[in-house]
Amino acid sequence: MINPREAREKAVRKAKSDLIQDAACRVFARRGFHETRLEDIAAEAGFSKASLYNYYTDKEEIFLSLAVREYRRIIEEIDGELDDSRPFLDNMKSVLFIVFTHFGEQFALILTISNFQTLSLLHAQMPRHESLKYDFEHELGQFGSCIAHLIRTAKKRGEIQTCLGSATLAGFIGGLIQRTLADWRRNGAMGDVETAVNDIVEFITSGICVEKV
Amino acid sequence: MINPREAREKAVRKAKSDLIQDAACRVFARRGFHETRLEDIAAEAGFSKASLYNYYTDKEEIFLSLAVREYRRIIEEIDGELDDSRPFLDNMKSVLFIVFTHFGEQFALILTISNFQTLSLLHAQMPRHESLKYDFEHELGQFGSCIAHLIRTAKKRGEIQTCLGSATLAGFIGGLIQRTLADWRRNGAMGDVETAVNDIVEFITSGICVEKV
Amino acid sequence: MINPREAREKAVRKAKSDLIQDAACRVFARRGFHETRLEDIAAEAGFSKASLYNYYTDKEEIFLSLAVREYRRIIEEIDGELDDSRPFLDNMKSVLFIVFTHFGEQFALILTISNFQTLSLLHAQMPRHESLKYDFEHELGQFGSCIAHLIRTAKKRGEIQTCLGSATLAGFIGGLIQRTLADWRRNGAMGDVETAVNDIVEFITSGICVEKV
Amino acid sequence: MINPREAREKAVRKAKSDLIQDAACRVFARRGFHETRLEDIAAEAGFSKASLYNYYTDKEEIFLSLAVREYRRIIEEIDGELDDSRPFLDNMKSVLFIVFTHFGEQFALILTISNFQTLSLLHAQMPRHESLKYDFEHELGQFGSCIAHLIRTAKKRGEIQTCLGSATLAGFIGGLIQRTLADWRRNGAMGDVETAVNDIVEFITSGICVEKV
DNA sequence: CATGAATGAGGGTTCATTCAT
DNA sequence: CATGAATGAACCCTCATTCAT
Repeated sequence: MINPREAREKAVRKAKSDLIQDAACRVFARRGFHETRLEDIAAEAGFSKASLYNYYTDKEEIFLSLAVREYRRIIEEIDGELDDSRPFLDNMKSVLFIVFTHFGEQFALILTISNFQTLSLLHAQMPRHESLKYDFEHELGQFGSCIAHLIRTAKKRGEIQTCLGSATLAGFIGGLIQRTLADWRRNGAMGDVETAVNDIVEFITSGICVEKV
Repeated sequence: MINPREAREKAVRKAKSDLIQDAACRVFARRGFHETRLEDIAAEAGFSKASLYNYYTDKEEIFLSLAVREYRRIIEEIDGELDDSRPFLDNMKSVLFIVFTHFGEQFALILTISNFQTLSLLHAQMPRHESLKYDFEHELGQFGSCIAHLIRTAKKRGEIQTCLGSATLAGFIGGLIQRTLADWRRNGAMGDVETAVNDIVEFITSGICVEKV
Repeated sequence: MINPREAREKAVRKAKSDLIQDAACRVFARRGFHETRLEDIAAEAGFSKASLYNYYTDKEEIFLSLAVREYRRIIEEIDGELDDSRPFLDNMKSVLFIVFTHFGEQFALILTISNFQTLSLLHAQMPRHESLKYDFEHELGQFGSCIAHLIRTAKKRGEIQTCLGSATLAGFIGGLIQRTLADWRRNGAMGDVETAVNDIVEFITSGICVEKV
Repeated sequence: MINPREAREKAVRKAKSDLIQDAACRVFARRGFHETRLEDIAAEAGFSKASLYNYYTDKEEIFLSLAVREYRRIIEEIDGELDDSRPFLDNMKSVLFIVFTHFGEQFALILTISNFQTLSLLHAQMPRHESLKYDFEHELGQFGSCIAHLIRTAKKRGEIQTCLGSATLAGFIGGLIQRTLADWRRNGAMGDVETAVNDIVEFITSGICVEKV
């Protein structure tokens, strides 16, 4: 990287590569993996279809690398916000806020990614992108671990009490998030983030307070 | 229906039509909507691909009618089990049990359906199956209403206390269900139903018992 | 094959399948493997491009199966003509006559096949059609063996005398054939078969009669 | 050429141009015309794909000019070796030795060229490189003429006796050469040159000595 | 009704060639 | 000149849908 010329070119390349991912983000969020055509992404990014192949080897790579990038970003954002010394609920709210905010109008990408994970990866007859797929699974796992860690810490501190495992709880919270996003997508637009966060927090903290006999 | 001949033919037709849906159920559950080819369904049903068109006008109709059928069945099953005089939790458990049990190994169909709902319906350039789609949305709504009704009743009775709306809560519970199913699909097999039900119930009833200051 | 219905359908299918090979024969002979587009074959056969896939899984299969078919036919034709009791030269002439005659205007197919053999097969990254390729190599080998056998027999009988191996000689004769066909192709039309046969025979029998000192 | 600066630049340009042809020689020999991508040549030559266009107008020109260059070289080499005062067989052996030796490991280029000649040139819809193509055909013809001349001379001297035309014989000898090279390519490596030469000479001189009745 | 076959309409991918720096 | 990038033009192959029997 001593050579400034090379540095600039690398930077430009990276920038374009990112532009493509940004475009892909919008289209994948809108249409899901299968209904997205390379041409849509290209058009959205201002490139020709063939140009995409200068940056990615195929459609799957665009998708996976995008997913990895976004999950990394979210996790980074979360890591920057979390503070074990704060009360559990504050941390939780931060996480939720970030998740609902990070993508902006492309919030639905999470649904596309999640759906991709449970479907397409399984049928890999002639596996490609082994390394990327590993990262993909890893980052998705990291997100869950993040929340699980939060819960575990709170448990230790006696902040919360539950007989459920931390991983299970993290999964449940993920389910609530996805549900919220699914509602938004069905409505065709982002909902109110604050409401979403509060509702989830409210639900998490005490459920529906069943009167135990 | 006076004519017994016609009656028989109708019945046979219905039976075959159902066979196709049964097959479609298995394949859609396994592969999702887009990765399922008509030929897969045909093979699974013991028909030729072309024969499917004697019973359904296109792939989308197979899918939608299947979804409607299954949701109707579930709701019917649930309706048969629910009893407003029973405690809320008992009813809730019944619902969960039915949902997790109804499809058997095809549990993942719910995920496919749910994913279809948030995606494909939106892009209806040249809308088809208006009526079916209406039913589709309706039945999916009904399922939510079912749970919402349960909650509303319990609220009125003072069994549960929460500031969250019944519809919101119903949605959340749906999210927990989907999350559980997604885990199963990722694992490649059904999980233990009892555990699933209990975990969700545990979570619903009291959340994670945050120590309120 | 007891069922006449099935028998007929099989026959029709076989007939169409053959039509495609016939068309492929013409196009491959004209343009070689790489410059032949599926669409050309389809048009030549009176089908749409997609229809070819009802009969063959891909372009390579069309080509290989065609090559196998033609070599089998030629060998069969040769086998029917050869008679070990006849003088070597008569047999040789029969072989040459058949080879130059068999394809008619599609004589150049032999060149396409031969060129394919020495090139494409080698680079099989993700091998397909293993069995067909085996047959392909086998039949091409058979043709050589045929001639080699002829020579070997003549040698034993003392009809011919040469210190060269039969396989080598068979190869050389193959070279003479190909050269003749190449000339024809360059000219854009079949040449005179009788002349071709006589020239080759003349050359084979006594070479150029170098005056040995 | 008075200007030394210009002279140097011309020389450098020529040198690079040759490097590309050298690279092209290796790749075309390995993969044939169609399976060779410009990028392969560029990589082999240490240039970028686009740079090739500074020296040649397109893929076809690279190929044709290479073919012309190599055939010229071979013919020159042969011309330097031939000596009408030597016996025919000695000259013949020299020719064969040169042909089998000239390309070294790239012996298969002859096959690629020969195959190209009989195929691509025909389909010139929008003819390009007229002049080059003329040279191409000319040089290939020259090679044949070379051998034909050898034969003609020997005939006149009474060294050899045959009723076959010199051109025909030259063609046959070309066929024997190609056959040998094809065998080598199929085996994946050069064979023994001496053996090859001797076998061909043996065959040429007296064929297979059919006992004429 | 059942089905084998036919096909139009793409979709992903490749590659020779052009362009801008 | 060198080159990274851009792209038009194909081409192979898939699949939902239609048709003929």
